Amino acid sequence: MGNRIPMNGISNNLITISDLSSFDPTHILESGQVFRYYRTESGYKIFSQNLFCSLIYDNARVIIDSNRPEYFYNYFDLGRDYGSIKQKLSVYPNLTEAIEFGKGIRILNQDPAETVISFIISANNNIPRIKKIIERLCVMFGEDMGGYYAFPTAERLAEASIEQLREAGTGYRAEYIKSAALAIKDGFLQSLSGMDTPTARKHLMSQKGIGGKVADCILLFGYHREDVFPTDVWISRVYQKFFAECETCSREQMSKRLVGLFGNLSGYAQQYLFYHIRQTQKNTKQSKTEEQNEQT
DNA sequence: CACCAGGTCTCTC
DNA sequence: GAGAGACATGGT
Repeated sequence: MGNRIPMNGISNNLITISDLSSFDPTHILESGQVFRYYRTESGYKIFSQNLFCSLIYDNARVIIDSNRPEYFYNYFDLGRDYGSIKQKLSVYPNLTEAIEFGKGIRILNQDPAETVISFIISANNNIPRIKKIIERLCVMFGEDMGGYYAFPTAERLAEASIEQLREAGTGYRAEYIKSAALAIKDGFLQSLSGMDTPTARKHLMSQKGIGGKVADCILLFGYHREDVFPTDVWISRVYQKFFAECETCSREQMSKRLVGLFGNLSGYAQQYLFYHIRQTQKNTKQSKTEEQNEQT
């Protein structure tokens, strides 16, 4: 029993998702893989490249409304059976809680160039600020689509001056963005799809501002490479807790061992674990500050 | 005013 | 290669 969403669920620019067992907009969007989304009264609005869609909660269903339904069918990875993925991952006891917590997660198929720029910005940064910076880049350099701005093309970003890029709040990452945009414009990403994952990873890491973790995010979210395990501070904590207490392990080592363990399920395992730890930690932080506020 | 944020770069041993 | 520091910026 799978839970792929059939293509025939599309009509009149609407994709209707009736089986929500592996589709939860909040799980998908708040799992740190994407930055251009906004809450609305009825759901979410999500932007990708020069397109957007609306997610609308409709009783026990979710409707995706866009003028490019076939694009967003692929964007939301609707052809994939996440029930089967979760079943395979359920053999790992350390994952069961995280999978239950984020059961509606899916890995989006995002534009590669957009993920390159977005995750260069993500390094040593926090998610609210990442979102703001990307938003400013869209306003400053993205095409005016009439009511919203597209994500800037690599060509346009390559033309931008370092000063302009800094005005968007990118800080020291401005030169990384410019250099990456120039490389993409010159075909840096074209050879990538033919490479195996380790080669593609090294290729990405040849760009300034792209280390192992950012490269893994690009491969997972932009190319749907499943055999990567982006390892940041949060995953590092999970690793210490669930897999091995190792004070001297580098994140690079952890990532390698986790890919060795999870293989082609690595990307999925990572998302469930990341969403779980980050949301629960966020809540404890909130309740702590709330306690402090009550006391004062 | 320190410290932190989905790390990465550079310099040194 | 492994280990320290620096790094723009904005929020607490």
